[in-house]
Amino acid sequence: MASITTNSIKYFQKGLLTWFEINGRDFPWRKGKKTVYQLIIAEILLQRTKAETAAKYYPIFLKTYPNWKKLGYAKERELQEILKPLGLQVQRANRLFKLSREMKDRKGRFPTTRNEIEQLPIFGQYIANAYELLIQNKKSPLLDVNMSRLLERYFGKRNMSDIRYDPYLQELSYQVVNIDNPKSINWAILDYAQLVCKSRKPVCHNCSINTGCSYYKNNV
DNA sequence: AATACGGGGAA
DNA sequence: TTCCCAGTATT
Repeated sequence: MASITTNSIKYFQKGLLTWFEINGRDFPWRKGKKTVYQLIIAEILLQRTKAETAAKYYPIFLKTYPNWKKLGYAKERELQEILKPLGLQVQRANRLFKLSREMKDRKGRFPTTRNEIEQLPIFGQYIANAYELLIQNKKSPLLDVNMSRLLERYFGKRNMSDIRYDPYLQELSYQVVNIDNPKSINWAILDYAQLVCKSRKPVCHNCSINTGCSYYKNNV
């Protein structure tokens, strides 16, 4: 198992950022100036959904529902329909509908504290982190299945089954994204996990940081 | 801690 | 056909 030291984390970050400059992916929610609404919708579409699939339906969703006001007019059934190709449409539409109601009551203004944000419908730990990172510019991790896999392969496995309650992954993820440009390192990690450190057949021979990776040392 | 939700796309 | 996906809420 790779020891987790300041130096090993710096090496990990440097390797990923270098790779990211050349190989980083390009998604509609990453480029240009986005409204808070547009960023939140992207994160909702991305839940348990491949980024490419979400990217495909993102423009359609935004064209139909461009802002909180328009979303506020949508019926739950209509949201189900537009979310159908993404899957999880019944639950997702229900929660998004609740959020639209909540935002109507709040006149489009989000709360500012972490605790209040996490109380919003469809806002779990992941989206709350995304909100902090993308909108409040905090050094918060997009700790999803991708980042978890990469961190676990490189630094060692978690203890708990659920990412959100595993203290090891929680602390490690915050350490890893604690740099001046937290968006870059977050996106670098997600892209690397998707393209190189893949869930099924990780491309270890093309991995530029494999010498520090505990999975590589033990398996290849 | 386990489970339901889910269609699309790749292997 | 199977596996996996920028999770969340309920039990």
